[in-house]
Amino acid sequence: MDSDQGKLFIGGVSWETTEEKLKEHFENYGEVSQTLIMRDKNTGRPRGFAFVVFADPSILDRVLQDRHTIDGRTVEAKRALSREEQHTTSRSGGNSNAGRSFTGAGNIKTKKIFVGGLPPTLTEEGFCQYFENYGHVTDVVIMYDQNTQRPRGFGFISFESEEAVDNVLHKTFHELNGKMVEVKRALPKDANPGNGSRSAGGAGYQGYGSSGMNTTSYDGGMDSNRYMQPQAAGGGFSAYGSSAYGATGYGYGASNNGVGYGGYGVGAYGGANAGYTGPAGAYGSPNAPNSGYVSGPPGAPRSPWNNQASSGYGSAGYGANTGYTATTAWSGPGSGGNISAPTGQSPGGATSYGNQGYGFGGYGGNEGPYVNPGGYGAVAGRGAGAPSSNAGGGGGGADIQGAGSGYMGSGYGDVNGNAGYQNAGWRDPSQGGGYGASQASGPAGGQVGYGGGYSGAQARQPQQQ
DNA sequence: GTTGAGCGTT
Repeated sequence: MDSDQGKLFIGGVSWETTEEKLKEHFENYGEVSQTLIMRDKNTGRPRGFAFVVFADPSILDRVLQDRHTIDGRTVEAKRALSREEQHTTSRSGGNSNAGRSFTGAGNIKTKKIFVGGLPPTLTEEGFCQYFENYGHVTDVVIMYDQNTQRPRGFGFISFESEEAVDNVLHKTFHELNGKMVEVKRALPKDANPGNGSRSAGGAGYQGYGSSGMNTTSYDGGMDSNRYMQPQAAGGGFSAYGSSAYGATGYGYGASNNGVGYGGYGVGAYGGANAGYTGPAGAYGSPNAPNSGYVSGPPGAPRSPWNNQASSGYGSAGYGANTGYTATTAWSGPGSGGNISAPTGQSPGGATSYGNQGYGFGGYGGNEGPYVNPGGYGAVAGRGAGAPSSNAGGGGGGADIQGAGSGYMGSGYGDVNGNAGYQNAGWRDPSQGGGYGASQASGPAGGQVGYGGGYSGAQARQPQQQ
């Protein structure tokens, strides 16, 4: 939504006012990159409002201070809400722009771009030539009306690499043959992701993939997107993986002080989509406010809401996983930086069971030094093993505060539900905590949820040696 | 007359 940064909504516009007139008026403040008068689709009559986009968003402040009279009407200029915000209007009163920047839907990865505003004269060749500057184009489509054969003004372009897509999307508007076109990630028309690209990796990205899981569940629930991205980027696995397994995923958040709570369940893909439901609770622990991850310096102000979001779980849940072994769960963006971790770990040893994904974030609360933020991480199933190895993920977050560690791994259960377990295997003194987590998991298709609770109380003692 | 349009084909 970068383009929305410099975008103004203009209400109360006279029916006589044209785009040119608007532009003329607003150019007194700075370069206007686009003006748009909204009209009724059928009648063509102006609806009385318009949008104006300034090339430099910082100009808005000044524009907003003045009164504007155009064609004899005093119009009202406000910052434009993103389309998303619009649907969600309601609370949070007035201020217009608080949360922009995350755009919810639409972030799902696809290597296809929707291009709107194409000039009718544009040929597929010209279209393609322009975008090839960004990377290898695998497919180009300009849409025409089936009956009249007239260009419909939009088309699609597919790239071979994500990078190319990202580069293109870096700007919402592109100048193609002298006209402006708008690019967006193509909507998943339907799940037919697959084929095109050969690499498995690629496939992984498409969230919506198979099984109907609905992405919305998380989209809606939180701003997961934001977190997902990095992940995907790095790793390769898809967040939501498409696949099927029915497995479980859950996550929970642990915390120290006792709180435990269970997380929420998530239904993994299997069925239910409950989605995350609950994130809130989950992490929510009262003390959590500073939990480890969440980026930013400790202590920095952040709203509770944010916290939750970030926390781990996020994504985690879904984490995907692969059959056995490994999992990627991973945790969210820890502050520590490593989000990476995910990758799987070795099958080797362990055993694995099938389970998977989860993630959770544990964290500690705030208590000072001890705290252990971290949490979690990834875990793979593994038998006994060395957790350490995977700790990575978790660790990350943790470090920031010193405590360290996170994570663990443990194995857990199997798909069949047996949960329980704690597994002990691991535990590193430094971390303290063990916990057993638990989770039961349901049989595969089910949903599962939950959580683990537990507390780690001990977590805080690590330093006592 | 006050918050947007367009999303597919083989």
